[in-house]
Amino acid sequence: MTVQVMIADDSALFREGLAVLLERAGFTVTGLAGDGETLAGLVRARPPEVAVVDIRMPPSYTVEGLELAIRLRREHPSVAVLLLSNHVETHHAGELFGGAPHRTGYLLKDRVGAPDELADALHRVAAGQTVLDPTVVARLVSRPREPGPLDRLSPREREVLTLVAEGRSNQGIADLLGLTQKTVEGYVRGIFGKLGLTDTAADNRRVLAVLRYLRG
Amino acid sequence: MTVQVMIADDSALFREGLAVLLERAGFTVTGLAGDGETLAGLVRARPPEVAVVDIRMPPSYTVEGLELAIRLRREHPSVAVLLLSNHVETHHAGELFGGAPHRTGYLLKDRVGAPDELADALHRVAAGQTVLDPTVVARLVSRPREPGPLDRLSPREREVLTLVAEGRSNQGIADLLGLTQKTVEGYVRGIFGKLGLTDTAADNRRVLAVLRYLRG
DNA sequence: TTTCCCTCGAGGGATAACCCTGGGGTTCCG
DNA sequence: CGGAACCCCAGGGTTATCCCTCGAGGGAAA
Repeated sequence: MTVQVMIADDSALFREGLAVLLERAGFTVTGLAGDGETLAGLVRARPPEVAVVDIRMPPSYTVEGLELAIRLRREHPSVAVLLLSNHVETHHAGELFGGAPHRTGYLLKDRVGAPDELADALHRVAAGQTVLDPTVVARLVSRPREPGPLDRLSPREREVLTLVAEGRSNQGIADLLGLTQKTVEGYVRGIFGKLGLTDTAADNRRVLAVLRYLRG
Repeated sequence: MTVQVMIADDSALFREGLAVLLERAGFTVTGLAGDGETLAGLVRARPPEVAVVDIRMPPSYTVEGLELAIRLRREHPSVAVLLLSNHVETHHAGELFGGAPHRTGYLLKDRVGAPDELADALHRVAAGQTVLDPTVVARLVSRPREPGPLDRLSPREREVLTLVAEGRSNQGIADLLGLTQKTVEGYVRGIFGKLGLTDTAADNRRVLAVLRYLRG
């Protein structure tokens, strides 16, 4: 008997192409969706054995697919989920693979060399295994990543830094947060210190802090 | 008789999926390639009627496909070229559509709602027409884009701004450019003026200028 | 409890970053 | 020959951004 599979991907072209490829590989495609909400409805109506889920989808175009995967895992534990993304999204990925990694997979579109590889991965997750791209594994095991200077900031300091990075003045930040300009100055000084920005005549620490913040 | 088509796309999954979709739509897929160079070789050996080319491909992952399209247009004028990209790359696109836009197309993967739309577009470019996504058209006609505030900067001002955006102080910039700190101040003031950054107590103009610069 | 960090504020001071005006020079264009 | 723009500099001023130190209050951990 064939394995039933559903697909969620915002690109109609990719979605349809994938459907045909999987049918050729012996799967039965029982549902196609362009966003997470639609797929959730399809799954609820007729749960397939495995769902292929893209991560970046409408409406948020950020980590919608990851949230959908977590939700499917909770509401329909029998449905295997294979995430298929362009990039590695480690941020919320740990949440998904931390608890029960069974029947779950995460592959990168660019690193799937042939349709057969995907078909094989689908069979494996449907059978209960966990399928991870080596790149994803590397990112997951290296988490929690060694704390960068930005992680050493206190919550309030981080809040101030985001406003600094929006181009606010110290006074403007004070008004927004209901603080004194003096207090904001203190936070800014603390931020510089924790970011390792020593006082030099050649550069502007405020801009440097903004750059560090923007670069992650 | 069926239309012969070749496909270049770095994603094997997308490439293969597209191939089966097109074959279902009545095309004959005579070649698949994962990068531009490979496709150029295939085209040289057995020129198809139309080539579907992704823009971001190895090895540069920038505008390889655009360069390939221009090259195909020159070396094999009889081969229609349909660019299929994720984003609009206006920068070198004008070069392609400026001269002879016949047998050329540019569609966005996300905006192709159904495989039939792509099939239709392929038939049209193979017939000599030009097929452009409305979004692409809008970008092309608005080029040269109305000069943004950044374009009004003088060369020297732009030079100063890039150094400001690297976190340099006025003195540091003066040292690097062999100027006086006073002169740099003058440029910075000019930059603020041209960027329309008026003096307000709520924000830091230097950071705002950096943000504008970074956002292109 | 002691200790530490976070939060918030203050006084007092240094200086970098800004404003203004004015002046030199060049090039290019009408 | 004017303008007009760019490039470069200077004097003299205001203020925001930084420095230092000191302190109060709270919560969390040792």
